[in-house]
Amino acid sequence: MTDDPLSGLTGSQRTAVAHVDGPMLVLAGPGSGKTRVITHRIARLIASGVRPERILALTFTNKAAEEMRSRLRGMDVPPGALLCTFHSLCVRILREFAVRAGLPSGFVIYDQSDQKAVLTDVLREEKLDAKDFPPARVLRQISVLKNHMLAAAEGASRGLVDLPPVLLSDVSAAYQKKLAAAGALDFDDLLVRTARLLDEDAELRERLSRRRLYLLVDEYQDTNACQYRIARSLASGHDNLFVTGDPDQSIYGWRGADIENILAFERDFPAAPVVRLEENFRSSPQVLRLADELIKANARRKEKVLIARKPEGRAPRLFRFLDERDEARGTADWIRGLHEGEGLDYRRMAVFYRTNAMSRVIEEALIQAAVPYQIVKGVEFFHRREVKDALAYLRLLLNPADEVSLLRVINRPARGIGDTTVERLQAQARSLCLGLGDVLKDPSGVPGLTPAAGSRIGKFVALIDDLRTHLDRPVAAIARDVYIRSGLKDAFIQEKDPDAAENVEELIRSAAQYDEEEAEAASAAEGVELRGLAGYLQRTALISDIDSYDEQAGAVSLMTLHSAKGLEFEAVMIVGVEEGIIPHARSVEDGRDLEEERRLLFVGITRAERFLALSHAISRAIHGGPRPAMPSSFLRGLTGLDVVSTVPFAPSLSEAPSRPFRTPRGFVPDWAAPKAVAPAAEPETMSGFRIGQRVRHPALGEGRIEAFVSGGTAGRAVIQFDKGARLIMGLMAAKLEPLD
DNA sequence: AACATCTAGCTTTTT
DNA sequence: GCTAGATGTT
Repeated sequence: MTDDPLSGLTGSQRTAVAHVDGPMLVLAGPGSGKTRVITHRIARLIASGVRPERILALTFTNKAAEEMRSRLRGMDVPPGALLCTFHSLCVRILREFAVRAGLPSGFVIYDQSDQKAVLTDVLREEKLDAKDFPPARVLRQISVLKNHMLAAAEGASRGLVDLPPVLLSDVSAAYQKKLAAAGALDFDDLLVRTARLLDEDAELRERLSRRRLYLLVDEYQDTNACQYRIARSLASGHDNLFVTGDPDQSIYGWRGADIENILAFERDFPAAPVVRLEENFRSSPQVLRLADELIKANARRKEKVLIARKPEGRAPRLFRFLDERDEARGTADWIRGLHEGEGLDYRRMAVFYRTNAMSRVIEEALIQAAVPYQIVKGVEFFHRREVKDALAYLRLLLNPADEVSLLRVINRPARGIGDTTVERLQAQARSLCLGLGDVLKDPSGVPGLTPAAGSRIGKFVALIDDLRTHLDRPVAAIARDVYIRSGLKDAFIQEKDPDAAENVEELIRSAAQYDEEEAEAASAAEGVELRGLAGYLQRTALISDIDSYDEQAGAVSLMTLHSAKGLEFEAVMIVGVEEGIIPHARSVEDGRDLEEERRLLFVGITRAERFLALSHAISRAIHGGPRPAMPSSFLRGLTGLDVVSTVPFAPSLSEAPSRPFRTPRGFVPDWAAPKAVAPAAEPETMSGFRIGQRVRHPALGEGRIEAFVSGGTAGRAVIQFDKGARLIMGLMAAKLEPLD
């Protein structure tokens, strides 16, 4: 090691880095060199004689862990310290001590869509109508309970869940039973089971806490009840718990993260010194002033000043646009302007938005403007239908008990085993208390099953058995075999779906890359690492959005505000700073923490080094149609914004609502009307309406249909209303009533 | 009984 | 603007 880990640090950074034994809390404002403090402290511990194997640093994303690893490498620190995410640590522990945890050692990890498949099945069996109990909502509540480690009744009395507790706990139990039968854990289970294991098994707790004598936890403000308990358990006995975080950047409350964990650290560890990192080496004073003004409105925080160490910059801008397309165009212009005028590299610029759905228009505008971009959304790929299908085959090969995967592939591509047949098989499995796989192997006794269906099932079982014979080969070889012999490849050719084919081939390439990495790492193998197919599947399950972010890509980055945490860019544009978006309408309705929404904007703003722009539009298409939009209430009272308006009649900033503003359903004022009108060569009639017909709209009154617009899946009409508005609106969504 | 087409309903954020 | 279920067709 060449560098002294203490050189080139500020006073408070130095205090943190030099800390050795006992607990410590580092309150690190944005851009204050937190990652640097963590890596330098690890380097220093090792330099002072601590064995690297005794150090464990926990992060929330693989990206953050990788970043720290590479910095340590750059400092020539000897390897051996474990830097990983909470989730992957849990997987390691649960695999190593599977027996004690009461788990099959080869357990699989179910993602959201797998969970939904299981739950839909449960709801059907319990005869609960999916209309009254939307699977997504039920899952959400099950997840909330797990993350708080509470039973349904307790959760309900604390107002965390609103489904009937008895029902919730029944459904939840049935859901867990199914997971167990499939040898599967969901994301939350990884944490819950580990926390519980460490709680209950004192011997193991002691063993593990002695194995890693120095524990560091990053983003401590985002820990939930499970993670908190895991951290406490792992630090038990030595209390060498070094946590870093910033209450102002806590944005995962909805995932069970409890800001109290960091706010109350000093109560948990009265002896713990607290270090504040308040010097900001990232952003211009203008950016910081804005961030500070914004976050001051929050009550639940630890007062912290942001001291700018960067030179003066430009005033942050506030753009106001007519609608989301104007906004996207304006965003592209702004980015090009900075690239061409200021010579900024595209890779140093980013666009943030609240919801993923908002990325599409921006993407289109950037294509139009010939600006290279990358959307940071890694999981997307692994969630594509065709990719999930291929993965389901692989999972089924490895784990015959995995019914979610079995049901997914049994008729994909179509092989004549339809819903009715599958239902009969499931009924048989239930009545004999067997797994679906067992019934499949011998379907002769299934009532109502036709011989033709029986033989198709036989062929399917033979296919799977055959594919299962050489699972010790390279993963890419197995995947390629599956792709071809399952018939997926031919199906894509027949359906003329080259995108699907390309995606599965990409999956095979990713498997090949995994094979290669594994071959390289063969010597450095640690006992608990899964290898081969199982290892590959585990990795694909734990991948996150931000993991796909490539700073070398030479392209503007597009991502959600949540994904933006921990990153920095020279120029940042935050779009859709509107009431209902930031803060999101959903979070307002839920009566949840408005302060968290404000922190989200704070996180976005503080990513910017020199150029920052926010924008809002006065009309935005949500669920298809345009809706009026008001500037976010968070903008009220902010000073120093350079307002650039392209709409003369927009509501002024002081008119921004001070309270949540809800758009009346179906109401569209005329200023929100699209400017362009449909081309003439469109159909004469649509969904029972015809051109020239008079119609009534619940909010806009009477009008006349002028033209139809096709495209997309739902038909839309151009309607001239008597009151003056002229709109393009979805025929179904608008609830139009024909008058003649 | 499987397959093709249509339509209603909905979408926060993610490990 | 999409996708999962519902509906219709072979």
